[in-house]
Parts: sequence; C-alpha cells; structure tokens
Amino acid sequence: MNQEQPGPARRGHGNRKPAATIYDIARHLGLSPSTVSRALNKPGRVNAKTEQRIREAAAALNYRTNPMARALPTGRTNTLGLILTDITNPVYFTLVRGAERVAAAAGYTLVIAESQESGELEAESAERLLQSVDGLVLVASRLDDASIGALAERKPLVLINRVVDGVPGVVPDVVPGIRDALDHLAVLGHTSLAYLSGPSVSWMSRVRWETLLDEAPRRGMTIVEIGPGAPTLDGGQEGFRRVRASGVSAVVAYNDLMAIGLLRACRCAGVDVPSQLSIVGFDDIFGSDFTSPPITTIRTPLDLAGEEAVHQIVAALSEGDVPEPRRVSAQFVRRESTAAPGRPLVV
Amino acid sequence: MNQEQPGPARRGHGNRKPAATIYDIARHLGLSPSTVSRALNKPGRVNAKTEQRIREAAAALNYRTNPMARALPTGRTNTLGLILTDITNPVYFTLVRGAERVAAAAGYTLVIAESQESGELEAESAERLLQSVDGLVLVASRLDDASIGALAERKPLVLINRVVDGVPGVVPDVVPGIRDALDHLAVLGHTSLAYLSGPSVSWMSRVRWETLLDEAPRRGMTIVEIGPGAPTLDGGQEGFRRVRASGVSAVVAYNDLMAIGLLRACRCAGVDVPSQLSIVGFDDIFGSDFTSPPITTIRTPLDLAGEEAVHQIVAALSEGDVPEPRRVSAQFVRRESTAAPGRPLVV
DNA sequence: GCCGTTTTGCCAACCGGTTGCCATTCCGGG
DNA sequence: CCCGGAATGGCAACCGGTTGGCAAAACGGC
Repeated sequence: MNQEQPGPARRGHGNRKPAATIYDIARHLGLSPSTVSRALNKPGRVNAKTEQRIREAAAALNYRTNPMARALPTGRTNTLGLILTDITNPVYFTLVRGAERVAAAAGYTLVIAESQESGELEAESAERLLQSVDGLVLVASRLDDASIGALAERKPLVLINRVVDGVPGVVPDVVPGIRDALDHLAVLGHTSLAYLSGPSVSWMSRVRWETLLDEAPRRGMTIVEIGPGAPTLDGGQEGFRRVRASGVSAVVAYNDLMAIGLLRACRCAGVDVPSQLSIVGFDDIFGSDFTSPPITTIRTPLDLAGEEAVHQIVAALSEGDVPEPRRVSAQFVRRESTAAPGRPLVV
Repeated sequence: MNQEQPGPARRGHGNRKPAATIYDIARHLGLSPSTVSRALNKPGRVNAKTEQRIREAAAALNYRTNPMARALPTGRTNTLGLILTDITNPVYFTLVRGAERVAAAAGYTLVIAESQESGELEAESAERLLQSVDGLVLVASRLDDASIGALAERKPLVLINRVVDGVPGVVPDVVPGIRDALDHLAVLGHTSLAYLSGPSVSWMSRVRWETLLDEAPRRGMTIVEIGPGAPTLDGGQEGFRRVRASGVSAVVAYNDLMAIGLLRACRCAGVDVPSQLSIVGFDDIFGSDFTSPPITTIRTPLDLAGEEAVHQIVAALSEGDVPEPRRVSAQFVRRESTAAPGRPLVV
C-alpha cells in the first residue's frame, strides 16, 4: 500500500535513499544489532555460521559502517589531520603524497588543511580539525611554541620542519646538504655569499640561516642575510635588487621557489646565471630541474618526512611506544645554476 | 577527596583531558543541555540574558561542538570530498586551492583523496568518503558513467573535466583555446601535426583529440594521434621516438607535463625546440613558463572550475535551486616553444 | 542425568549533540 | 482579576554505532 514509502523523514537533501544500518541487517535476520556489530568487528565473538549470514546480508544491503556513529562512543575517527602553510607550494606535493600513502596503509583518512602562512588561520584550522581527528601533523607551523604545546596535550601531534621541546617532530638535517653546497661554492672560488631568507616566522628559515652563518666563515667566505621575504616566486623576484646591490657572487635562497623567482629577475635584468651570479635553492621541488639553467639545490626529502610523521602518529595511536624516529637528511644536488664567479655583478 | 579524578574512563590515548560538552556547560549553569544547544545555535530561541551566560561559560570552558555528535542526528557533516587522480599533478594545485577557498567560505571542510589514476581505488575512496561527507567533487573521474550515476544518487555530486548525462559537471570549454592555438600554428606555416594523447580512460583527452580532429583539417593541416600515454613527464618522454618518426613539425600534447617531458627528450636527443619541432601543451601548470623555452600552452582555468564545482554543491545543499553554471573556457597562451617550422625533423 | 564451563546472543547504557512537544512563566488587554 | 498568547526552558526520543554484563543454550565429562 505504501508504494510511496512514507517511512521516516528522509535525511539529507533531495530524495536519496538512506544508507543501510546494522539495525536493518539485524531486523532482516531476526538478530540483535549488537550481534551484528560484533560479527562485523570482533572476529570469533559470534558463531561462524551467524557471522557468515550477517556478512552476506551486509553485502546484499551494501552496508557501510557510519564513521560518525562509530566515532561517537569510541572516540576514534580513523582520520588524521595535516596542516600546511600553502597547498600550492610544490615542496609539499611529495610530503602530502608520502603522508597519504602511509595513512591509507594504516587505515586512516587524511584531511588536509591550509593555513595560508597565517598563524591565526592555522590556529583556527587546528582547533576545528582537532575535534574530528585522531592525530595532527603540522608542517612548518607558524604557531608559537606554547600554542603547539597546548595542542599536543589534546591529541597526538607531530611536527614537520619545526622543533618544539617535548613535542615529537621530524625535521630533515640540513647540515650535510649545506656543507656540501658550501664546499662546492668554495671550490668554485666564491668568497662572498648572501642568504635570501624566507618569512621571519619560519623556524626552518632561521635554521638554514644559522647553519650557513656557522659554516660559511669556516670556509673563508663572507655571508649576509637578505630578507625576510615571502617564500614564493614573487618573494625571490623582489629580493633581486638587494642581492644585486650587495655585490655578492653567490646566493643561497630559502627555497627553490625564491631561487627561481630570483633567476627570473636576473634574466629580466640581463644578469647571466651562473656566470654573473650563482644561485642555490632548497628543497628540489618539481620544476627546479627544468628551469634554464636548472637550479642547483639542497634537496630535503619531505616525502620521507611525511611518511615518518604519519608513522609516528599511527604508532602513538596504536601502542604508545616510541618508534625510534628515522633520521632524514638533506642532500646537495648539483645542477647548472652555479659556476665560478666571472665578472663582478656590479659593473 | 577524589583529587585523582577517578571519573569515567578517559577517551583516546595517553591521559589527555576530555573536551567540554554541552552537558558540562549545562551542569555548570544549572540548565538543561537542550537549552545550551539552542542558545548556541538558534539565535533568539532562548532569553538573551541566558544566552549570554551560556556563551560566557562556553568560552570559559573552551567548548567546541563535537562535529560527529552533531552529524549523527542531523545527517550534515559540513564536509565536502574532493577526489582527484594525482595530488602531485601540478594541474590540480589551483583547482584544490579554489575549491578549498569556496568550501571554507561556506563553512565546509574539504577532504582530499587521491585515486592514483585507478578506477578501483577511486571507487573505494568514493565509497569511504561518501559516508562522512555532504557532497563530492570528482575530478577527471576514471569511473564509468553508471558508477558515477549511482554515486550521484546517494549524495550531491559534481564532476570536473568529465561529462555524464544527468550529473552536474563543470568542464572548461577547450574549443576557443584550441582554435587559437591551431590558428597560431597555421600562421606559422605548420601543415602536419600530432596529438600526443593521454590515458585512454581520460574523457578529457578524448575531447581534446576530437576537437583537434575537427579543427585541424579545416585549416589545411594533417593531424595524427600518438598514444595513449601516461599524463606525466615520463609519458611525454616516451612519446618522443614516435613523434620523431611521424615526421610532423608540431605537436600538441595532452597536458603540460607531457609537453615538458617531450621537450626534455628533444633536448637530450639534440632536437631544437622550437626551430625543429613546435610543442603546445595544455593547462598552463606551475613551471610551464620557466622551462627553456617556455611552453606555449592552452590554459584551462581549473581554479575557477574548482570554485564553481564547490559553489554548485553548496547551492544544492542549501536550497536545491540550479545556480546557473558559470561558463569557463580555455585560453591560448603564446610562449616560445612554437615557431615557424625550419629544417624537417627527420633529416 | 547432573553439573560446570564455554559459547552465543541480547539488553541496556552510553557517546554528544538536536528537536518536537509540553509545562511553566510572564505579559498585556479587557 | 481573568484570560490568551508569547516567551522560555526542560523532558525525552533519536541518530547509529559499541560494549559490559548477563542469561540462555550448548557442550562435555563423569
């Protein structure tokens, strides 16, 4: 008679049919919902024969467990959050990919959010995500140490490219890469360098600068910091005038994006790279090997960092043991944007 | 006495303090949870004075509404899903960014999943996401029409770069861009073209090919299809031998990635671009303007497509009216990988 | 046939919100 | 002073799972 299926009020919009629940299966089979739940999740808890019937009914009804309904009593969402400063920054491609793979393998869904380089937006995203997530990965966080500590107290949290006392983090060791890069520049005959620095709130930019500041003088080279600037093509381009004015023969940029931006500005201004200015980038992003000339860079293996961070969270979530963080370190990649200094830049 | 807070079992791992609930606020104020709920969500439903007290208590306890608990009775998660073939493909950067911005503006969280060019994985992701999401955006879906139709019946769904009858979709109109590109090549004097095609399951690749097949002869040019190939640098590189063997003077690649791959292969083989071979790409991805030479390409405004798709879903979710899809069309971008044909490619 | 143990399934409470409906209070008007 | 209606807050059911505890059933040994 009720060919129109008057039934209970439809959920959602339009007239879509509601998803099957364990109650549907139970009713169908004359069992209790709790039995269905156990059959599906506690292997061996119910009779094998019954379990088989339940599984078949579930398949027939195309049943999927409702993640929210499960999360409510268990407190586990099987979801991990990843917050980064800028989705469109190529540095993070491989990081996201690595994190995604490991998360998926461990049965977690990864939710990606973007803070657009703003600490405020980041705090907001973190706050929102924290509710619906089992753990959080913060990449190059712009938050202050205290805020990060507070977040870490609420849910398992791992940092990437940032170190905060008492909070687990994975950060590639830049020292080997920087040493090799400086050796390379020294051998070529460079004696005056500049560091084109990134955002002032970037912990990573400071680390790179401090390392350069430490290592350059040991090789008899002078070094100055130029910046801070936005970690983008534009940021690099904007640094050009100051680089030129500084009279240095080689520049290490905070990242490849800035290096490429600087490279462009040089080309526009008729400054030849590498004969008039050597440029070294950071990260080895997609695209840095098909600029002209290809960018010499210091590769930070962020795919590994992404994998490792998620590994740590998953481990913290399952047992609580310390899984001995794998060490990842940066690696110098020689390409063609560096050469022996020729004519001085300022004529 | 209970200075150790024996209380109910802690949720989650470690000894993190549980989040405040509306019950905490209610108890604190001697009110009912339902009053708290209404005070926070139904403006005007409770006495302004009471509402004020509740808001203050909520702030003091740092209360955040639990999204899962809310989603359960309402069926609304305030989450949108976005499934694409390959996160690391630069084409999608701006698309993701655009979608994210619109989603955030409308109060939705965007969950991004990757299908790795596999229809099976895509189906699985879609199935999993569908439970916890209010709507879904499928980018360049590898699923067959029937599966897509089935998904669309369960939740609001919008396609990007794919057309399926009865399912809303946004796909940039490539015709204007292709016409301009062909005009450009014709004026330069090219008479024989090749299309380096993408994956055979890519609807978009077929559309581009059909359009070329239609338009090239009208301009007195011959055209052949070479492929299919992977839509990656490698895919482009692998097409090189066949392009060379075909003897054409200009190639239109399925996308910029393949164009760049082909460009590299040319350089390796000592074939000069553009004097010996003209190359046109698609999409205008990050990086296509700093290759050497910069790639002439047909830009598909995927940021707009991403925005538009999310707009449509949000509209479907809020009212159900048809928001008159905004038309987005591809645009020819002339750079330096195209020139008049010089010496024939095969000597 | 009896008893103890194990297996198997169900009851009911709970997670943290939302919401229909009802009871009470408050208000002004007649 | 009485009445009707609006304003306000509470009760209880519900969303769809999970889980501790228990009772019934099955089983096995003597």
